[in-house]
Amino acid sequence: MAEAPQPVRGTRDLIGEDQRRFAHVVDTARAVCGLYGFDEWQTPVFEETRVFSRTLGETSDVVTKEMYSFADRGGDSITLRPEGTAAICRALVSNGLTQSLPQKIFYAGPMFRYERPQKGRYRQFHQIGAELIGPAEPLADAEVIALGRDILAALGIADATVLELNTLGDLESRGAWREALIGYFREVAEGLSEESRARLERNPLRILDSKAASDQALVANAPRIDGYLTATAQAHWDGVRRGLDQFGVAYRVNPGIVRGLDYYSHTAFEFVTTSLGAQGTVLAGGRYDGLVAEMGGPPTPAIGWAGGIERLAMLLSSAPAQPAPVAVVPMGEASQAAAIGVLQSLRAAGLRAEQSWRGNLKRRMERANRIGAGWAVILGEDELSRGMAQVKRLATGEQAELALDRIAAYIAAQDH
RNA sequence: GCGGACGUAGCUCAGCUGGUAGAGCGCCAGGUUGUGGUCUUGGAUGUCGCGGGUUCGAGCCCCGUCGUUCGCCCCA
Repeated sequence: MAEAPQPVRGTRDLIGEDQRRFAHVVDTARAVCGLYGFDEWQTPVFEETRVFSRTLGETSDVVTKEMYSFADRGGDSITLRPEGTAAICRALVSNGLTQSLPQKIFYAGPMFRYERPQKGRYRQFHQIGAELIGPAEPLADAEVIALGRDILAALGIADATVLELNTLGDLESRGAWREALIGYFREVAEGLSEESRARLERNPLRILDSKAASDQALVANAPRIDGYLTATAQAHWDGVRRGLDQFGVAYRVNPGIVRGLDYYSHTAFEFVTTSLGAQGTVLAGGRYDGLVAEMGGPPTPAIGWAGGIERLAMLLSSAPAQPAPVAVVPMGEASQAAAIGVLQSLRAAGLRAEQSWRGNLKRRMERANRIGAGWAVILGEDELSRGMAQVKRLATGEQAELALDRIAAYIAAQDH
């Protein structure tokens, strides 16, 4: 035997139960987004590299070491998208839709990051996402967060997650706060972990969500954004929290939520769980008022989030069961034609129906059992000569003889 | 990029202080040539991840390598 190929590191096949869970997450999210008036977009899985390098922040890890970038045959630098929002903004601008706001967008699809895989983290992973582009009102933030909450609720996992909320302020607030943080952490730098000392130069906000125990005490006494909010930033922050109360969304303010991508301002939030090891963030986002302009469009406020489908699927207690099929069991060549007629009549009636291709009656019944069939339709020559067949309910073993053209209606009626 | 754990049958795993592989499940066939799920009898399946080393002898010890997994970083 030739050596069998394995899937590339960090990728995996979705088969059976895995695929049903995955599809259930996407289907549920799509349906709930529809209720909120969001329309689905599809954008390419790869883009010009600058779509991401320009917008995610030159120092972010996603850009500096995680992008799948390559030169195509024409020499252009292409990148497999590491996230969805930048691509959506590019599509908005490319299609001239900045003229017709607001846009309410749902998307789902694969994303790619070159990372070390671990629980709930893959190199090809999948996200659902929602973006509301146009409104600057704090109520828009609240509605988009409520949408996320409703999807988690529809999946039955809202109770397994907590919404953590923070504000990063507007540019002015954030700049002043950042300076204060740098000043403070420089004073106490000896006490910081090695990693946080590196962050001090690169991305000081990230020190706030450090997991290192030695940093926790220092972080607790660090300057808080509250003291640096401008009047407009404060008003937005107040408005978001009021809106969440009106939507009935519970949250916990967490000053440590800073988000990893540079384009966020004002609202930042994460739905987190404790049951997925180190990868607790399940659905997260924030406001990104500067991103559309960076993509070459007019200044346009926007807010959105992305959710990890693999992580959401892992939280599901089970995938929705598929309906039990009807197994059609012909006995010999003579009954094959009749079997096809019965199969098609079952399918026309909306029933899942299959037949097996080979084997004696016993073998075919075993197969019917193995595929989880609820019914078997057995086509024997004696009955066929009278235009009849045996219809067996496999759970109970009850069996009845029915006319061929009545079978589909009979089973459809019994199934509910 | 860094650290820990683990790689034995299709799956889950056992395998003693080194003596050239085992169970359960699944699969195949029979008991039952027109009836599955239970029961019962029998059967097949392995380059023990890969390469090297030590040894009379390696699944077991040593080195390397690849892969998986958990964590760090980062993120969904």
